[in-house]
Parts: sequence; structure tokens; C-alpha cells
Amino acid sequence: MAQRRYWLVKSEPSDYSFQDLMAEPDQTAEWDGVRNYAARNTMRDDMQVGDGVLFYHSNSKPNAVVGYATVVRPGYPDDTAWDPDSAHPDPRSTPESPVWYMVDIKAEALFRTPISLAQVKSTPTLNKMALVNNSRLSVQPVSAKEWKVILTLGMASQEEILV
DNA sequence: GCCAACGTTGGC
DNA sequence: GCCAACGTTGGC
Repeated sequence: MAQRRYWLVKSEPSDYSFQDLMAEPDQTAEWDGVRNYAARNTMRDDMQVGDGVLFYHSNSKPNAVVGYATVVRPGYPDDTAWDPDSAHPDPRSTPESPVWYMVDIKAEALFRTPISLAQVKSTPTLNKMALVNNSRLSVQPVSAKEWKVILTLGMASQEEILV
């Protein structure tokens, strides 16, 4: 069994929120529509069942990590790429020769305390995250340390943090 | 709504 | 293979 790894995915909540994921059957959805090669490679090659996934809301108020999920199916071809009615069709990708990949993720818990981007930037153990220094990457790795810090803060109540 | 930063495309 | 132009992401 490979070491569990950790990731962060972004979504604009007006497009697809963590609450939307929680409302899915089995709290599970395909993470489809990603059209960036670095993110594609991560999903196709690196994400494994059981890995932890932080869920970040971008273009939001506030921008924040709002919950966490787990990978329940590793990388497989993103069939929305050859669906002309999908949000992000790409005619270069075909069932015989797929270009884009996705994973399935399952919502685990909504944070009691969302961890804002401002807080990530101002926290010494978190401010090296790709979230801060590579703002364009929509699927990105998270270190075990960063995962632990964010989970601990996120699952605590405001009162516990303020003490 | 603005625009900086970045990824991608395409001409050469 | 370089790099300018373009489109998109995403913070502010």
C-alpha cells in the first residue's frame, strides 16, 4: 500500500461548491472538466484511492478551504472532453486516444471553520503552498504537514481557535 | 470590473 | 525551438 498523499482542488462555488458535492449521491462526483496539463498529469498519474483532497473555493467571499474529500477512483479518461454539449469539449480528445483525465472524489466533511486564503498566507507552516505561489493550478499537491495543519484548524470551532 | 500572472498557441 | 500574442484564472 502506497503512502497516502494529499491534494487540493479548486472550484468556483457559483459553478460547483463543496455543498454541491455533499449533495451528490454517495457524496461522490467525477472531477471532470480540468483542461490543464499539470493538473491532468496529477490526476492521471499520482492521485490514488484513499488520498486526501482539500476543497478550495476560488472567486468567493472569502476565498477559503471549506472542507475535505477523499479520492475514491483514480485517474481515468474524462469523457466530457468528447461531449460537444459539455462545458469544456476538446475535439483532440477521443475515447481511443484520451487527452484529459479525471478522478472521482467523495466529500468527507465540511469544515466548522473555513481556512481563508488570507489565513493560509499569514500562517508560516502554510504560506509555501502552491495555493499561494502558483495561483493558477487547479489541482495541486499538499504536504502531509500542510494537510495536518489545515485539517486541525478547519475541524476546530471558532471558539477553540480563539482560545 | 480590473489586471497581473501564467499557460497555451502558432508564426517564424 | 523561440517567443510574441492571446486567452484564462483568480485575487483584489
